[in-house]
Amino acid sequence: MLEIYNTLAREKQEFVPIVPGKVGLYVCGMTVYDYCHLGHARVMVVFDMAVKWLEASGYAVNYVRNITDIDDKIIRRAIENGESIGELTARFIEAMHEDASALGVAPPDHEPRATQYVEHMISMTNTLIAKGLAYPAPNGDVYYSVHDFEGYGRLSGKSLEDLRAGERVEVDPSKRDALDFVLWKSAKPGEPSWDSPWGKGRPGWHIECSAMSEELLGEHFDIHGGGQDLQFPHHENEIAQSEGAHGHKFVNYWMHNGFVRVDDEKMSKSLGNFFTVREVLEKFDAEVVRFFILRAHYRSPLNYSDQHLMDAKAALTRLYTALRRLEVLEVSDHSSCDNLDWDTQYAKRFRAAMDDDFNTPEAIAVLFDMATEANISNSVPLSIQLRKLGGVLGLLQRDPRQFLQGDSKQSQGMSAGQIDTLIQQRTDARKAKDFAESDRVRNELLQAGIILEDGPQGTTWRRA
RNA sequence: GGCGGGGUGGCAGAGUGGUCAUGCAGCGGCCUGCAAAGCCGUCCACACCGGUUCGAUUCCGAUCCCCGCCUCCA
Repeated sequence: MLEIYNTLAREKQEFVPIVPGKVGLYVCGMTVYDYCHLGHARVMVVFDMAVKWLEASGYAVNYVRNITDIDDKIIRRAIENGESIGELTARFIEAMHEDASALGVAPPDHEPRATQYVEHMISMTNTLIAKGLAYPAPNGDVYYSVHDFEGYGRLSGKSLEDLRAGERVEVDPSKRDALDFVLWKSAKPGEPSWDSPWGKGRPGWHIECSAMSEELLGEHFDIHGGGQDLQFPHHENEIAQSEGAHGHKFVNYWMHNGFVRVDDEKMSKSLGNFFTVREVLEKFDAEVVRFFILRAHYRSPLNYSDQHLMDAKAALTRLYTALRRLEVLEVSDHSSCDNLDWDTQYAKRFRAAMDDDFNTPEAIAVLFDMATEANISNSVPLSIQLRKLGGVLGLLQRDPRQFLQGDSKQSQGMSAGQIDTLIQQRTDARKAKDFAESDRVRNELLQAGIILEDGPQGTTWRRA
């Protein structure tokens, strides 16, 4: 039985889908004006893991992850770059797909773009006006009237009074209430715009998710996710919009993942302390990055540093080393766990961990216990199960040798051929009991970052 | 200021009212020509002060400190 920590309830709750066997999941994705940083990677990996677990649990998941392809920052960046908005967003959407794919993140079932749903946003805004929850202002903007939506602040645990006390921005005179947020922005000269009942303009940020989730998942669906920083105001405003427009419950379970940090501070664009996914992938294997993310619970903060990535690499190396020992090289299907035996003690522990609010650190600990036993017993079935359970997390699906020896085209050290030649030289020296020469060759390889391991079947190697 | 989340062994990171997290690192051993890998053993914890309890790292209260949201942000 799966339990999910529901931000709305501030506690773990048993997951009960609206329609038995099915899950509707919406996750707020990227605003595409720059490369993904590690924070974005975390959202993608975490919800990819959640989808994989839901599927392994027998649910048919309808996963929607949107793309914001129109907003102030995009407009500004396009002007700075001297390119069109379409060129800019197409470029970064493609980059995002490359990053996601590298990290083993499966594409969502739907990836709607805001610009494709402007009609829906206009009609939803109209509905909100008709219901007295929104109003057009003299400046051509349309605002949501926060005061008129009962329960505003429930998700973020804030009251209107608290919010007012903490106001840090100057009040826009066209708003009736300082906390009202924009549904529709009137176009400034030169900006991209759409026709609407309130003149030319473009949608505000929050309305897109309300409109697109309704189109693709319906007015009421199971799980809505995103980074913790979206809890307020973005998700709070989505609730106000969707529940205001529909007159009933919007989402049953809200999931928020914790931040990636650098030196104990949130990694963010505004602080400028971010690392892009592609920067990190130049230094570290993508599976190591995925492992690093999944090694912490999704709601905990995750501190980034090279040292922590190196630790993650060492840990993942242990798992792959265990797999290599047993020569379990056949590649299994990533998504399928058809012939995974869930009745073993290990699988039960794994399941219990994952059912407990996606406790991946605990699930990974089970993997290590399996590796230890596999190393002792040399049990091939156990090793296969280790690989399959790893596969549920999107890990351990590669040929162990490929992981341990690295991709020859991306490593700038010795080629496999050179290494083999030196190993043969050393083997000959060892046969002749010339250990001085043998150790010299081994040291030469070590200098090149190659570690040798002598085994019953001969000498194998891996990259440090 | 308001609201929320935390402080676990050298590092990372789970968890629990009373014998094990897990990984890396350290130490001792086995194995090895020597290593590496692996195995066995082992050291190092639960911010601080009170309270509840037969017993608290785990529950309650106070204190200190950190982080996040309240503004675009995953």
